[in-house]
Amino acid sequence: MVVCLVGFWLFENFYTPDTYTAPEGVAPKVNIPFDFLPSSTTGEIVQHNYFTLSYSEKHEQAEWVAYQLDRNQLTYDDRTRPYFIEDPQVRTKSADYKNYKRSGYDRGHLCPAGDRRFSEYAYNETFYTSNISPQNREFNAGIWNELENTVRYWTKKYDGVYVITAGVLSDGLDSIGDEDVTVPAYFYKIVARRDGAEIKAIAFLFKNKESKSSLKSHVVTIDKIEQKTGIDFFEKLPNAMEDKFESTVILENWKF
DNA sequence: CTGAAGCAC
DNA sequence: GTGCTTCAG
Repeated sequence: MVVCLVGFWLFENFYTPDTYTAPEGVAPKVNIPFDFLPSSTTGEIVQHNYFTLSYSEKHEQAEWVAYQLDRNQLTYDDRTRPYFIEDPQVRTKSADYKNYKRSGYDRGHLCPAGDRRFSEYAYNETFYTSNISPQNREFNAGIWNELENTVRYWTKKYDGVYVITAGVLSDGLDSIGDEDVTVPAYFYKIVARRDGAEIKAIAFLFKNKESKSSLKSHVVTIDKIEQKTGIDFFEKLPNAMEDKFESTVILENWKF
């Protein structure tokens, strides 16, 4: 019996895929447009087929994940959750999912699996651990989930948005697991859309814990997120345009 | 929707 | 290791 189990384990381990593959062949790269890419403080940018990220090896997670969400990508296909695996495109390998086991924290998606149900590959891709951060259970299932649902609503209403999101990474924070995955104290999300020649954007900042206050009360300027993260968002856009919408909060541009 | 955890194989 | 079921916010 023991021999059988060991043999079974070896067999399975040998054939365990280390990457997700597109069943339909080569999936297209549908990334966030160049104009919307933030700066990278780590220099390690990874482009997946349906999202782009900047990985921080020091903190064993992304400092940002950016993706475009189109109206026609919002489907309700039933998908089976795959296992979280290390991102083969991160040179140093992203964190092993076991760091999170019994840590008390969720493996919180940055690019939500719920936004990527239109294909099996797109869905599976969100389960690379480079797209995962330690999130408080009540935060993830609560106001963070509420914001993700709101982003899907805006996607339908405004015909597509761009999303940039992650935890705020810095020294001195708690960590979990053998690889010391940093537990962010804050999470941010920036949502932008085109409106003719204009860009409209809104930014949110949350503590990594349960919140019972409204989404609106968590709206901040993009400047504020830049101060906390050291990341330059929308650096590829003309300065005049960038300065204008990064320093102000205009709630009227977004229907809640 | 967002997830964890236990158990058989 | 995977597959399946059960459970919670």
